[in-house]
Amino acid sequence: MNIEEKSYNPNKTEIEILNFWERNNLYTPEYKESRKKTFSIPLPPPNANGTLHLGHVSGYTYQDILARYKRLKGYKVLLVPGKDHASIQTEVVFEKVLEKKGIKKRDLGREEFYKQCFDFCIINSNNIRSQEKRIGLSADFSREKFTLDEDLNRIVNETFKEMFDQGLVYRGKRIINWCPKCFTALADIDTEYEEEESFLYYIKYGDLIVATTRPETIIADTAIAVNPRDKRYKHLIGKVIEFKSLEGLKTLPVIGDRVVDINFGTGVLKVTPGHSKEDFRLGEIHNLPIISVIDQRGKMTYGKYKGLKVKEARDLIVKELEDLDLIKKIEKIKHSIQICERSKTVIEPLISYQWFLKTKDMASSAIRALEEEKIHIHPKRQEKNYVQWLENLEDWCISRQLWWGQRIPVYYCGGKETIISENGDITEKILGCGNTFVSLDEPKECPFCKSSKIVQDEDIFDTWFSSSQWPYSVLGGLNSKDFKEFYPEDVMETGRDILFSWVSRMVMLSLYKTKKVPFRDVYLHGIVLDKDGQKQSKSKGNGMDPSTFIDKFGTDALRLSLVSGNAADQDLRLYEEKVKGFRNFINKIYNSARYILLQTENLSSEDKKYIRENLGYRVKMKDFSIQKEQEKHIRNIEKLLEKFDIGIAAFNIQNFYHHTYCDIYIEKTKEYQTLDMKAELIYTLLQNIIVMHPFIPFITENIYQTLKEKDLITPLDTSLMYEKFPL
RNA sequence: GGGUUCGUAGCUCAGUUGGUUAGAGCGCAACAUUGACAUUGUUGAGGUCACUGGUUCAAUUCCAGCCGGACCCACCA
Repeated sequence: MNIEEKSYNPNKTEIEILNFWERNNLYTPEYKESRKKTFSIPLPPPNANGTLHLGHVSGYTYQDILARYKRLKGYKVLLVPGKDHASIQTEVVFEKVLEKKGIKKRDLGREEFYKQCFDFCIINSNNIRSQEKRIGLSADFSREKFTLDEDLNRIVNETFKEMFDQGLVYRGKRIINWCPKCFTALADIDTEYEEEESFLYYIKYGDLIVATTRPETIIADTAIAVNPRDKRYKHLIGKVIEFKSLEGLKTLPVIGDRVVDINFGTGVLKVTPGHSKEDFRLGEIHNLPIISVIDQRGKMTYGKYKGLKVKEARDLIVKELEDLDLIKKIEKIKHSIQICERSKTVIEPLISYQWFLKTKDMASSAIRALEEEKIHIHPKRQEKNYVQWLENLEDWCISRQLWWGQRIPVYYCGGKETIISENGDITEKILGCGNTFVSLDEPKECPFCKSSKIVQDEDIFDTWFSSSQWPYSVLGGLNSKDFKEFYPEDVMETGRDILFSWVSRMVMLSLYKTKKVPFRDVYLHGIVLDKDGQKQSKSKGNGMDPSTFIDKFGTDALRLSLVSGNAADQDLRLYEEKVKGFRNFINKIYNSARYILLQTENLSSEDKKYIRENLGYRVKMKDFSIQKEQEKHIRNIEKLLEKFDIGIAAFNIQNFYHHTYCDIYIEKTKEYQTLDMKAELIYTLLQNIIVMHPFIPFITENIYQTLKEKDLITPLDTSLMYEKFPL
């Protein structure tokens, strides 16, 4: 720092310090190769399809605070960075990029699309990386991974092969959320609900009246369901009813199940296992046949309706039912429909062949790991959510009908074909010798019949299947040097919104693959909201760019704004005035250091030597003890960080430095103009910048370098990063 | 329907196993200040700690209920 300058200029200084850190290679654990105790965090990889937002910066700040703290405590620290290919999200984003150039995905073809999308992600990753560096994230960028790197693909495929060999994955007929526009199966998490005005049709099934919003699926009914506690219909359970229908006389069995809501409609439900998730489940329990009448384009496949869109068919069928006098009444209702999160298209629940992972045993291992306290979640109350989610977990559909991702390494001898029988039942037939096999390298022939005619599965893995293997894949797999040294890792720090979709799956897959938990502590942070407490979103236009805050107020100020005073798990509002307040605090630190340096400016080299050799608490004040206050403060920060009260710790360093150290202590020292007092000022300043360094690395490093230049301290290392946290 | 969370000063939020006078920042008012800090200091105003009960010598804190806001999961025929 230049003590001629009366106020702090964060931008200029921060860039200089970043260059200094990078030049000296301080982020890599090898910098202190001999350290024994390790501390590592697999950094949640941001999606390589955009830029960093404040949520990322908030996460990175927590991670970096822990890393820098542990370095000061003598640990060998590794933060491993990465980027996620984010399969469906990126595919949609990149399709839009292509669209602007007038190019369609299918025109490019699978291979070329993949190649261009890869390049697109590399460009984004480079941008993201420079943003990550700019916020002072002390990650070892030489170890950075992308989830579609060759070695990571290999690890993912190996995992799948193990699962396949052990019979943990299977290709099954399941009902899935199908998006007719994106042409893919979607996880529940990739869908959302929307209120829609619609009609409820009361249709006669003989003497029974069924209320439905989807009359077009009547032809795929395979049962009628009622609640066994419903006195009106109880006696019908187990019977078969015969009634006049669209297709003439029809018979359907009546089943009893408690999911049927007695108070909805007439209390009678038509069961269509081929086109409704709940009905599919009923079909499984009651062993009902499955009939499909809608295809993947969202068009009818049945009889004379063939080729019609669902809504067109609905109108036609309603008209026919009316003509047959089968409709009792039509009611207007509001109900919510499931839509694709990306394309906003109405989801069509369809039967399809997908790859599934049996999760039951993995889920119970993941629960056990928590119960045996091998994993701790902060805040603790989230543990309940974790357990509950795992307890109710169903088999995981890990295949997606997309191009952007790892292609499933399954091969069919001679290919396969899907057969829809006359009654709409879907089956699949493997051609050739009828065998399916998994191969890590591209196979030349079928291992069973030696035929060279083999076809790879078209599908790719669900993006979470690869990201759930992040804790060990990011280290380079089970045989790598880093894995041996750093696994299990120490902390997973991530948004509380992905506790289920990501954290619990990482635990499951890591336990499966490595027999160990991936990390010991999970810290969950909340969401960064705007000034009015609204979630940032593109559609609302209230998104905030981290770089505007950094340019205006500096990184240290932004880092504090994102964590200070915030308890784990809690959402946080961010706005300019807040960041400005922290900028003022950073300037206060600058000026207090400047004041102390001014006190020592004209000292002789002997006096400076005296100061260097006599750092410590040297002056007894009448009514105040900085030693007592300072030691209490340091212990408190230590305690808070050890139990992951990071936001409270950040709040306390500010409170202490500003109101105890500056307002009380420094003011009092003005009465004691001795060399011992100066030595004590230097000493207490050094202690404070060490303690504050994890939170605000730039200003503290800046002061440290100045103390070094002025020969006022005997440094332990090139950088403040490797000083010792005071005992 | 199941679960989580919040309600404390005008605003944004803390309050660490129950314990004197409930705190900070911003804002507001007054005073000081050629000061290390046009980005500072001191002082002050402002709170029935959402509401109602209970446990206790003692409740913002624990329990039950209730009102109001946010969120997650499941379901919506």
